[in-house]
Amino acid sequence: MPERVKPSAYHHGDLRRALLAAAEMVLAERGVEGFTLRECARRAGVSHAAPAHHFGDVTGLLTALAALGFETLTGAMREARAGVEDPTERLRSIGRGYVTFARDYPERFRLTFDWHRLNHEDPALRAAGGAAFAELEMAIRHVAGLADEPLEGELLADLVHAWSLVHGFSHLLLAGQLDHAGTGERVINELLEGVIGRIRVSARSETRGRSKGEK
Amino acid sequence: MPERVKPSAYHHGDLRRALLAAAEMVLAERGVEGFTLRECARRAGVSHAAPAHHFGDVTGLLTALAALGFETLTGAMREARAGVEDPTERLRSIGRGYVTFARDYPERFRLTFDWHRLNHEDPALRAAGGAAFAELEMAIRHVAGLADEPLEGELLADLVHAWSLVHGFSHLLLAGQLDHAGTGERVINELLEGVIGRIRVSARSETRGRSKGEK
DNA sequence: CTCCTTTCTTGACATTGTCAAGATGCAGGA
DNA sequence: TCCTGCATCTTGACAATGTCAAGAAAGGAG
Repeated sequence: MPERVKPSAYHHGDLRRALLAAAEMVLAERGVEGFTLRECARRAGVSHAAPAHHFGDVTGLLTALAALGFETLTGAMREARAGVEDPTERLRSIGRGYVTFARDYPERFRLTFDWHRLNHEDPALRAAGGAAFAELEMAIRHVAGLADEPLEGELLADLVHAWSLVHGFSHLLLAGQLDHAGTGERVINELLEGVIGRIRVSARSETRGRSKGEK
Repeated sequence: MPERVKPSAYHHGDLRRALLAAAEMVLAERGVEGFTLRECARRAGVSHAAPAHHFGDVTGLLTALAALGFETLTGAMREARAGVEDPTERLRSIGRGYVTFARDYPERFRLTFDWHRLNHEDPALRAAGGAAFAELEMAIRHVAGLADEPLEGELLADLVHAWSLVHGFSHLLLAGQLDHAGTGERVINELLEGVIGRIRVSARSETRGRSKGEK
């Protein structure tokens, strides 16, 4: 059990960060189901009631953790699309980044979409979730050549299609539903490429459609 | 609080079924997160330790509940495809049935895919899950005209694509991610049709491909 | 009728989340 | 430098939970 880094029992100095670090460990090891506030407090070296000052309750801590999870997701998508110029390939790279995040941090992935446990009014969660969503939205708009139109109609349909695909694939993978006899990493990667390869955007700006005849 | 239907406190007679019925209510009202064994026992009118004899522990009860959930899912898919002859339309109808199940029974849906809480060795869960999976598999094979080939390659890719789509859509819907200002039932239905409309099967039997020229 | 098995009840224990009271430390102002 | 108010923690308590053990009661077979 790690010792308290500061001698002051009544003023840690950076307890919020220490609790978040402990919380990430507990989440990674035990999943959302096994996550407890007291275990986080133990690992941070404080009493069971100390987290309340910083997070309110267990929902507050999980919400903060989910915001961090969204930030990691955004980072994974940005890293995946780095250096990719073709709009459709960029969108597909972002899709791969999404699934990579789910595979690399399965418990974070599950937490970020565990609707019932989180406080959706939380500004940090909203901002982080919005940023992740914006990555996907910008990529779709880039392919469609529709930077300013409202997100509706075919554009929205394209986004929901792409998001459903990568989200569904991630979720089925984590739920063990893609595991079959002989299903190894290679088969999973092939299945992923099969799914990513079907990401399409049908919405188009009229200018792009006419001048290039890309119909 | 319902009274015990039989006077014998030490022999209910049909406690397993009564506990499952109570469990369905608790799950529907409180979700997986708020589900407790003691609350199920209370509603069934027995002591807190009575469920142990029938289910072992809370995982056992949730596993039995998940098996029922898969049965409901299978029923929803079968009902959705009833009377639909065209293979591709039948597959799409099954996809709609999948999403309908998620919308009608959100907590059951979430439970059936809550990997960490369930006992995957349970024969009833395996059978029920297998039957649900078989509905999707048979529909894909029907479109492809591939009744006997091993489930691999393009056939498997088609299945994973279709499943990822409907599963991802369901999950995003339940996670509140498709909720935006003005997003009502009609928009959700349009988005669903947009997703369902993109379900395609590219695997084909050679006989079908050649004799009919359906490429 | 007896005995064994099944099916429950009661009680206990450890752990959890949350709340309240109070102790301690920090920082700002006089 | 001292005082005061606020922030930040500790300690303790309570209710609820899951699980286990011991034992009571009911059913069924011989």
